[in-house]
Amino acid sequence: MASDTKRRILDAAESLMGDKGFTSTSMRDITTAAKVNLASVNYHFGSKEALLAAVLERRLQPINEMRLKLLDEIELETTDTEPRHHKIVRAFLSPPFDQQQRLDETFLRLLGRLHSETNDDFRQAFMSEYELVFQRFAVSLQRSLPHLTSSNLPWRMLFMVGSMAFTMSWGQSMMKREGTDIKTSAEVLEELITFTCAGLAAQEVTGMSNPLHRQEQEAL
Amino acid sequence: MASDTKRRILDAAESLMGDKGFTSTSMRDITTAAKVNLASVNYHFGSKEALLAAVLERRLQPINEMRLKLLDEIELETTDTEPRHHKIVRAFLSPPFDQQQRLDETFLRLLGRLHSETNDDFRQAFMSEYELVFQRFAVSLQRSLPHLTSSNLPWRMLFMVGSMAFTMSWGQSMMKREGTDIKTSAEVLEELITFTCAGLAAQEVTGMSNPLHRQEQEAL
DNA sequence: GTATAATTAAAACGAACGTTCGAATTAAAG
DNA sequence: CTTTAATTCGAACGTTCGTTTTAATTATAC
Repeated sequence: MASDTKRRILDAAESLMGDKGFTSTSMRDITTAAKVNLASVNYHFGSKEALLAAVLERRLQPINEMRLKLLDEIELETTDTEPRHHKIVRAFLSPPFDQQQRLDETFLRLLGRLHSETNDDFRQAFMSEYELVFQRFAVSLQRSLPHLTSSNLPWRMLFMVGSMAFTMSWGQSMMKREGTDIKTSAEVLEELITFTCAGLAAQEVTGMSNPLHRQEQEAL
Repeated sequence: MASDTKRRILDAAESLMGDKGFTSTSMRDITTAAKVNLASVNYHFGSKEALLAAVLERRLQPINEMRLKLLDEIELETTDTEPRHHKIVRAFLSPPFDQQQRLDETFLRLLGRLHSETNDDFRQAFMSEYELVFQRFAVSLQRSLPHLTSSNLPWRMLFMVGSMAFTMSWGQSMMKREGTDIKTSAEVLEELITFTCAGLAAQEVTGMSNPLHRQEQEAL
């Protein structure tokens, strides 16, 4: 019954930080919700920031492992039943929404929020393990979509992550709206994959109203 | 020289909140950077939250007005030189990146951050004016993309906003990376429009690996 | 059993927070 | 000029924050 305290703290922190954000969640909020003593967070984790790191690692590591495992499997396949980049996108997007991960909605919201965190130290820590995953998927996608260039592929992947993160933040609010037919996260995931695949594979537009094709554009 | 103080406070608040977030930015941070007295924020704006509202309104109102103006113009056009939904998407996405708005990078980061804010009161306030814009663009997009349904259109628009917000948060970091060819926000905007248009217009996928087509899926 | 380590508990620490208040100063109006 | 309103200023308010400390309690080893 020793580290039951640690798990209770992690659960409470994940839930509260997902609701209110990191800085707006106090240690007293967490320890009260977890029904543990205030000092036990510092005893078990060292600091509030270290607690957040622990919350993230518990969830993010299995997700990123699953992503890489799925990508490995795809790259071993010799025959394709559907466009390969569809499979790659699915390998990247599905793990966070996979309920096998016992991933409840509060963590998704926390994750979505963290994706917009711009504190440099924080971004560095959050991205350290993410970077490897991002890089491997970039290589794989580049092979499947040869018309993409090294200058636009990173941006399109950024857009993909943005759509995903936003869905994490807002998905629950959307699903609760009246008149919404899509009610399960699996259905949302399919929509997200459809959207992302089309966006990634898109050919450059050469429409008349594109200002870059009308004049040299000076910009920010 | 009266309300020079107000402007200086707004500028400092916008910059600092964009960097560190709302709760992590103190009134003392703001008043120090703005070189005004600590009490002047409460004197001129009433509270810290009201200050944030003022920061938002100053920027967001012109942006949303521009969006609606551009949409009005599109809907009056009778001939189309490019797919209509391309124009609509451009009308939505371009105003925040338009430097005519004197929109510096710090506000973009703040805006991107706020899009992930899940505090209910906050989300309500932020969305109140946004909702109207969102609704009008939904109607217009539905007309241009009749194969979309009332169940998936809102989700795809969510994905669009997510890509946009994420670009606001991360665009500056991305552009500073070595080896990136895309260096102006106008170019990023074009990439974002290309990606979003393709995603919005995408046909449903019926691939074999789509688990929804293999079995009934139980989900979160 | 006793000794030793690990954990929980209660209380307090100094620092930082948003806000308020009365006096001092500046601007506007007569 | 004098009077009045608007603004700026320094200082303090009470609260909450993350963390630390010391003692009590519980689990583990011998």
